[in-house]
Amino acid sequence: MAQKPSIPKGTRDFSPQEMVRRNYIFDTIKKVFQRFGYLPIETPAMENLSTLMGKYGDEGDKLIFKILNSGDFKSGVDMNLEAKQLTNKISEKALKYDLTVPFARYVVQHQSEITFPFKRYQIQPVWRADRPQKGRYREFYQCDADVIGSNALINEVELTQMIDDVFTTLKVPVVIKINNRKILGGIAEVIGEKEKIITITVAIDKLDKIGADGVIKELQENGISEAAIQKLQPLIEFKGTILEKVNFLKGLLSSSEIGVKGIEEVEYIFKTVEALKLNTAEVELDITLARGLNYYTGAIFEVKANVGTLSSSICGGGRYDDLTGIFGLPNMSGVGISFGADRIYDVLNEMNLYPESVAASTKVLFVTFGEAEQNYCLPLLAQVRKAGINSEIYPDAGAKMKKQMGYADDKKIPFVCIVGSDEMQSGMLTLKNMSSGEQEKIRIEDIIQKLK
RNA sequence: GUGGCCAUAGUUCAGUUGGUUAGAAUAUCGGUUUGUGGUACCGAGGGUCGUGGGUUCGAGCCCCAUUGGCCACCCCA
Repeated sequence: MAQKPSIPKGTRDFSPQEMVRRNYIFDTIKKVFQRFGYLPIETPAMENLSTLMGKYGDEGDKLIFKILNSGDFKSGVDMNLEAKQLTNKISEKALKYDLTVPFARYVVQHQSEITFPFKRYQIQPVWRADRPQKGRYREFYQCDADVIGSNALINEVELTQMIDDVFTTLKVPVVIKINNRKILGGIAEVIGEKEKIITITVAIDKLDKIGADGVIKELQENGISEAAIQKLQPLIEFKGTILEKVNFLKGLLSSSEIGVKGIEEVEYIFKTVEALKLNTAEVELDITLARGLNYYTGAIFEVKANVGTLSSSICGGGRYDDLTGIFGLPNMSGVGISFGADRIYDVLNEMNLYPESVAASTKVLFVTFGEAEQNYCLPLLAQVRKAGINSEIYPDAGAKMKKQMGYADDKKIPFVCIVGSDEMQSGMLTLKNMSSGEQEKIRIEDIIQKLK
């Protein structure tokens, strides 16, 4: 037997049923993006390697899928070079790792054509050479909405509303966790470890996984002073409402200019969101939230489903004050969010949250007994289709009824129109409702009326 | 990059202390039923047991290697 064909690790095929469900998610997200005034763009699957390298940290660089140069890629190259240097010699393109960096590149490249603030959305696959596991794929879709060229916090508020709108429509209960990089900076400053902000935030981020003791241990191991840890401790253990947290932080960070700024921002966002009222999503101020530290400078968002077994985030985002600076366009502030369509799909699947209408496509199947009947049906079929009704005819003339009915049953087609010699003579077609089993003699015009 | 678990039909799995033609369910196709699907009954096809090596008279089962999958860490959508 020949080797069974397969696809690369961490990638998936999607069946018709899966595609219908995925499109439902994409459509929902797209509609919300458009409702808030975001317009679509697309960028290539591959970027120049130099565009991507160094934007996601050392870990990220390793996870970028590099594309081997075409032709004799080893010509004139010293193959004994270190892996990292060799990569740059034999690869100059790579699959995109996210949508934000290509977007930044797009903005810089097309800056003279763009009116700012620029609100764009982008729904495309990205690739990461990660080791796959639950909710983690090597090829997956991100659905990004970003606004660039505006410092206003109203953007953060609107993004929160968009998250709420999407998950309300999809009927997924979620909690939106919000933090601010400036608060994290303020904390590091206040405890006298300003330089080690990344170490500190990465450790605090693990709080709900390894507990307060674990966090303290990790801080010690990473050379954070005892004095600093002691100052940090009440903060780690603080519990309360958003307002209580804000007030607590105000006291704690009063000596840090950046910290105070961060609290002000967060306070504005929460107060405005609360005044406007969300539909179903919960919001939470989570100072342990530390993500995308390589470029976020202000607000940080993360969304988790309140149902199901998937513990990783299904949406994330934040503000970056200078993402385009690295491509030569400084002082361009942006804020955005990214929905993980594949993880959302997993949650909806697990919870069985698809509306009925997501299943059916074809409304009616013409069932015939031979070529004469088929020929009779073809103009009727055209008529039905012209009326905008999804319909099909069983293509093989003379196939057994059992076969044709089974086809309709399998495709969950709600109606079949049976045409034999009687029907051809009288023009009264037999329309059968597949779920109730009832059938009636009816004219084609009435079928169209009924199914429209 | 580190660690754990697993690998038998398209799919989900059984397979006794190692023993002769590797089973079931489900799916597919056909029949009972040539103008009526979902149910029922009958039948068929489909496997060099992930791959390579070793131990043994004999390996789906034991040993080694390798590849792939799932899960956790790291990181992230």
